[in-house]
Amino acid sequence: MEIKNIILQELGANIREIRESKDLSQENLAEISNLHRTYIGLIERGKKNPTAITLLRISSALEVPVSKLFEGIAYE
Amino acid sequence: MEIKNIILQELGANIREIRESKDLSQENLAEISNLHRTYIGLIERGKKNPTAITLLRISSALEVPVSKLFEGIAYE
DNA sequence: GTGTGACTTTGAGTCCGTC
DNA sequence: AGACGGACTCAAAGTCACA
Repeated sequence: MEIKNIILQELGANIREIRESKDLSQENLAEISNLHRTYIGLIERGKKNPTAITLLRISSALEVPVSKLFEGIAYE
Repeated sequence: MEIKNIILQELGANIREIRESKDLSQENLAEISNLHRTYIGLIERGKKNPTAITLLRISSALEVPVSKLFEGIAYE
């Protein structure tokens, strides 16, 4: 599934961009969202396919709507 | 995790609402989104926590942006 | 402060069926 | 057409040590 990896990389890039715009480190975000530091890294690099709940935890920690994480991403 | 179940139920209710507004059966949606028939049912009843890719497949099949699936849902 | 490989446990997602 | 169950596979969740 090539398309899947591309999407996850875009999703991760969006998350990283938002995180950096808030001047947060991966460690900071991990704390706020109650996720593990390394797991945040995996998501940002598109190595993981996070679930709805995980996405909501991240968007809540970043104080943005979930839709912001998916900005510019379409399945096809 | 009580909060988690509530969120998944809301997410599922949103999906069901959109699906019915398009006059699709769960089977129709399953076909279009390339997901299993029973799995769509589980998601709509809030029994499953779909991944980012799955959410994109559903939103694509329903021809709505992902944000529509999360309408009215906040983590806390 | 982040990347990565390895690891265990849990749950996503499929497939069979019945009501 | 949909709810629900059991059994199954493989990936997500979550953590760690080390670069």
